[in-house]
Amino acid sequence: MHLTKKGEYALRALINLGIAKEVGREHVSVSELTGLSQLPLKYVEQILHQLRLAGYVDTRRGKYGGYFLCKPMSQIKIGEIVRLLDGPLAPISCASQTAYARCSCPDEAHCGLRMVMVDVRNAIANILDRYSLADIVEVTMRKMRRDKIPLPFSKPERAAGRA
Amino acid sequence: MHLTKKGEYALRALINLGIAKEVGREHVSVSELTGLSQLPLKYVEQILHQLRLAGYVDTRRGKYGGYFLCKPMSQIKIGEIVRLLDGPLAPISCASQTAYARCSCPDEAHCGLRMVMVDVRNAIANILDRYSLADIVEVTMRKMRRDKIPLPFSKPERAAGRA
DNA sequence: TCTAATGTCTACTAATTCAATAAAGTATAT
DNA sequence: ATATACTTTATTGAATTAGTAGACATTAGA
Repeated sequence: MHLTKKGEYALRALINLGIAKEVGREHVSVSELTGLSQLPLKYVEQILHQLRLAGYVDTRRGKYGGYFLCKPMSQIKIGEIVRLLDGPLAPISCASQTAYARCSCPDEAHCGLRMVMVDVRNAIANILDRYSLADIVEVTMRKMRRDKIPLPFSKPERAAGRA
Repeated sequence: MHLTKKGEYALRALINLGIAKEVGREHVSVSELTGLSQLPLKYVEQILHQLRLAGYVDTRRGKYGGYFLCKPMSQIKIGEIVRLLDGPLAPISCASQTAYARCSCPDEAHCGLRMVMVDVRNAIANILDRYSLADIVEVTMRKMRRDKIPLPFSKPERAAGRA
């Protein structure tokens, strides 16, 4: 029942990009994104690349470039991201809705294991397909404000005031 | 969010041992247990060994020997088994109740990812720690009877009537 | 125009986990 | 005795996970 680092890093990156957007930052470099939690830069880069191909983020290249969300946060469901990076939500293939495949039991209709795992997959999907990135970003920012934690990305990378 | 073959085989074996017990079979050999679904015998043997060390099953050795449940089915929760064979239920270590460990975020109290994953872990645990082997065996057997599917292990291995 | 910062893309690899196999040994019913 | 079955430890092959490396393209600003 495990989320891989890949899925984890993807979600962390998206959440941070979401906060950045809310705070008015146009885009964020990978190094800034990974710096907060000391994540492996090149690995996260790969993951962001994948998110870009899937249409969740886009980039601006060159100096002072970076990544940014290119889809409304409310339309990015956590479940989609987990499926994209880590595969189906169901613990066992025969319980998957989006990637069904037979498994080893001889008779699915009378398989107790499948029955339980279908329940589990539905419970997971009910959470992950309901929560959107917008929900998470909102709650996170609210908590940070309440506890007076400074929001990340608050000050633009290049002393924006000037000019 | 994946259950490994190890966890899967363990649960299948326990469910089958549960049915066997209900049907009056004293014990079942590994080959009989794996035969139903063509599972790898030696691998399942290892898993049963582990279940034995953990006190869920016991064995009778020698000819006509085999495995049997040595704990009331109602006291075997599915969650315990999954944890034993596959590790914590939580998708991410910082969301685990039984095996908590810090993860990469700098501030857990304000981590959106953790928040979601705690929900997911609770949803999973609510199912797997509530269902017992007895529940699953009961439902499975009821369905099989309803649909007139012959129950496995119905006839004892050696023509028991004699003697 | 030059340079530093940044994303792009492909290839490679190290580590870990998963899934299984092998084999020599022990116990027991008949 | 002997066939059947569990016991135990070692080994291995395959897949997945998690990352590294490096050459290249693009852009901002001095």
